[in-house]
Amino acid sequence: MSTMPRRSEEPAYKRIQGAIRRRIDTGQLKPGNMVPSERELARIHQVSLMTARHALTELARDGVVERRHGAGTFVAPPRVQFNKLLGYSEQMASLGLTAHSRIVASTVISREPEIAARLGLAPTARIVRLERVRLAQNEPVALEVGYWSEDEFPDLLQSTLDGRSLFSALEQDCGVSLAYADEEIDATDADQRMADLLRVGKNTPLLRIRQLIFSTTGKAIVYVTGFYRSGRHTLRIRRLR
Amino acid sequence: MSTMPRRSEEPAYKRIQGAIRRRIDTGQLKPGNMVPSERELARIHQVSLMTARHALTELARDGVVERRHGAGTFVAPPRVQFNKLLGYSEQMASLGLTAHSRIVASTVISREPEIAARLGLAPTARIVRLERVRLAQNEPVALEVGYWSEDEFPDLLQSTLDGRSLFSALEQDCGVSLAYADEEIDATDADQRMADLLRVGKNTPLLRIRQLIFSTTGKAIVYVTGFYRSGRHTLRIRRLR
DNA sequence: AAGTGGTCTAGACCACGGC
DNA sequence: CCGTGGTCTAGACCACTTC
Repeated sequence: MSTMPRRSEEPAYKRIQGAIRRRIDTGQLKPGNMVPSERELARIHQVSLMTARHALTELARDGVVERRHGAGTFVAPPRVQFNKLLGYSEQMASLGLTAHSRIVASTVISREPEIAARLGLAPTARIVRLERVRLAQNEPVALEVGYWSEDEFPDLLQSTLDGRSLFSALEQDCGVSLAYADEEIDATDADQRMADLLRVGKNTPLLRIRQLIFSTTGKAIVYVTGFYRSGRHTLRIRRLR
Repeated sequence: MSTMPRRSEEPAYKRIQGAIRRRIDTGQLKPGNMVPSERELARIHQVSLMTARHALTELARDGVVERRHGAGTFVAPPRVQFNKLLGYSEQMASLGLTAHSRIVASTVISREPEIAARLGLAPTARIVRLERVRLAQNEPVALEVGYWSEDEFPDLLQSTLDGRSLFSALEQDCGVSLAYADEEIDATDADQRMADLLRVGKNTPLLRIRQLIFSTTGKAIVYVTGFYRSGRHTLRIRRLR
């Protein structure tokens, strides 16, 4: 038999993975169920053992299945993602809450060297500043200020003003694929302006989260400073040893 | 040629990995340097291409090397661990600071159903409570209260009273291997007692971190509530999309 | 064009798990 | 015992990068 059956098509091991993933997605295979063995997959898909093996090994690396020596390959239990980067709307949705935002201010600034530096821009670069109050169940929970380069994302402001979420506007309209965010978290208290916007007393403790969001290319895209009402917002993270 | 050269020895691909890791550890290979190609490794170690390939593929999965199609395999830049679970002493050491602790109180309690529940213990279980002020450069930065089962770790209190860090006492004396911690973070303000202990004004905002630390077996080991002086302590995390 | 990693074959024996 | 995954061979052609 020759080596590869066809040219420039999807690799065989990916087709096998796709077939298995589909059966998991449709519920045909449930967590704990056994996935066909290497030999069985090789026979079904008409490939060599090494190819079937490669398909399963990669699925195991991605956490889709678990392999048990001598026993078989099984659908992995769904794993909750920890420390996942979510936009505000996504976060609320994951908690089953309805999210709203009220735009407090939107301007273009050009003399904020510290913010420009964080975004990797020239000190006098034109930067869009969008200030929003975040609400859940019509109660204000946070004040968030986002900054990004006007040059690089000229349409982003209009998209968000139209009610699109910042994350979806970036990922779908601007074609940016977000990768991760580095966050600095500490506590402060509300000044008079924040207190009014969040409808709390002055000097109420607030959780401050400053996040710098990066794309898959490692470029800083957006800088966000958020002030969260204590009690209304708890940050949950997992740390690994 | 036969299949495997010898019985019950280290697999060939692991020997190859070991050889490469050693060259990286000793500085003989530095980040960005090219690792021998699959064909070269196969020749050097007298194995088939697939075996050499397996060795490199796994090293890439572990982040030790990076593979670039058509170009070669290269030593990966050292990756900083994010969201790493560290004890207080370890944290300070990683910042180049000297850490001290002052024990405020150490008692055994037995009527704290909420804490017992978090630790997965019976509501009336005997629980050790250790309250400490954490200092850096002789300045108080945090108030931490730790809880654990007296039954399961009867000697842990004495170890920590002797000046051992909680983490090292657990891992070395008690033979527990810690795996991860789930943390809840929010903001509060200091009551009079905290204010006195941390030498700040009353109502100063504090970062509150409640962490439940788990062993590799998935069992809750210690519950820690910490109050951190704002400005003196910033939490840094990375979230992935 | 030369060298690299990516995909693939058609088998082999070994180690482990469950019946 | 049989079936499973784990390790391994001795090659092949393809796709990509670098020159």
